[in-house]
Amino acid sequence: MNKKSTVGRPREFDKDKVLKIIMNLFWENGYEATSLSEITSATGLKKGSLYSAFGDKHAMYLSAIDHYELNVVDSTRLFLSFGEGSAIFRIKEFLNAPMKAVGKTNDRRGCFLCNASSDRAALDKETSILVKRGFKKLEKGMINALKEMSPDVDDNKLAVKARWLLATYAGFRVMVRSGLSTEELEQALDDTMQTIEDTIK
Amino acid sequence: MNKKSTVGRPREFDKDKVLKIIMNLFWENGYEATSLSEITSATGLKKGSLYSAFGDKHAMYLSAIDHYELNVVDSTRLFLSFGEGSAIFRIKEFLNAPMKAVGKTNDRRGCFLCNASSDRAALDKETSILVKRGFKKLEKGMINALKEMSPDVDDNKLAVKARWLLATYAGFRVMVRSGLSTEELEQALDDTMQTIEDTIK
DNA sequence: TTTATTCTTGACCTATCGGTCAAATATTGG
DNA sequence: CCAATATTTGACCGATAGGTCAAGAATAAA
Repeated sequence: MNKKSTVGRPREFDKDKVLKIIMNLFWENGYEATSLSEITSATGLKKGSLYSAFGDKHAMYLSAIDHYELNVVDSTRLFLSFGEGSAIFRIKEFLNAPMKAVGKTNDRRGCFLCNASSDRAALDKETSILVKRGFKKLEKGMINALKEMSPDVDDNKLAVKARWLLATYAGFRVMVRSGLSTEELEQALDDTMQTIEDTIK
Repeated sequence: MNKKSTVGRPREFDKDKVLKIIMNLFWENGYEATSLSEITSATGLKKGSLYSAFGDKHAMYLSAIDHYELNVVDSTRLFLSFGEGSAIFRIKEFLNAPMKAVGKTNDRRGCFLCNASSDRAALDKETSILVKRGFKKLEKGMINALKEMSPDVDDNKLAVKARWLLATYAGFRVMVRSGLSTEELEQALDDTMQTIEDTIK
């Protein structure tokens, strides 16, 4: 996977670290509001280096989503599927992440997939594909957690339930980003969790 | 409210109709991806006219959200609160709107409040305020509908439930915009509705 | 040491961005 | 008709956008 070119001047930066910086810029500000000059100053690289490493701005954006999928979505899916604690605990952790991020580090960036969906997915097929793929992965993780809670319920029903939990998650992310009170949203989360426990058993 | 200036050359366009066009552009494409030249060509007006009528681009955006609040959010709130049909029917109509819009007119714009939240609310306090205000209005409508279903439950509990239904709504909007299958989302909606009926009574 | 290859750098490009303004035009009140 | 006022128009502005490229620098293979 890693192109280890043996010949020519070696790249002087860590592609992955730089991609992380780029991802954070797009995540925070969105596609159009992130300019090349912001990227160059945040990474300390010149345009030429960026372009030869990642391609144009659009390609950088897609790589950023990819990086998010690889470093955030995948581990979230793993946590939901096989993480420590009971399934219901993991689901709650997942749904609480949007509010927790605010409390801990005042991080209101929301979910990059959700942002990209509002931002570019309707205008740009490639973004749409990546966003959908990310959501599907989260859905898989949620299904696994639900299956652990209710092994006898058939898969289709679990998938349906997973989808609305995911919608709840996405909604929390969006509403947090707007600046709504996390306390109120946490109360809503508690109610959601109670509902899950009441209805799935 | 309407400034009926009696003196000077009269404005040759309907401010409200033009604002609707502007709103649709921002709604569809977001803030940064909507350029002044797109606005001029879509409205048929020159920059000077636009600026003297609405102010700069940022002011236009805020006016667009305002227009959305006045023409979409307010009537949605009214429908939820006092519309025809049972409360559960109205809630279902509301939550189904994201998917219905796709089926009817292939409209995947999503909810302007949700888009604005991902797009600008984290960067721009004025947008944040308008978005929050819009969400609060929808919440009020939802509370009214729930109250009709369960008059004995205390207001605080209803508000909490309203909030997670709103999050579900926002999540559906976001996921629809990403291009996810509306069929799957509609199944999720059915499950959500079933859950509401099971838990609120 | 030479050659081929790749990366870095900074100058440079065009297009478009949001925004301004003076002159022309259309209206009302006197 | 004449002033006062407000809108329309098109030319114009500087800044910045994304993107290119030639020359220099650093490496490996021959």
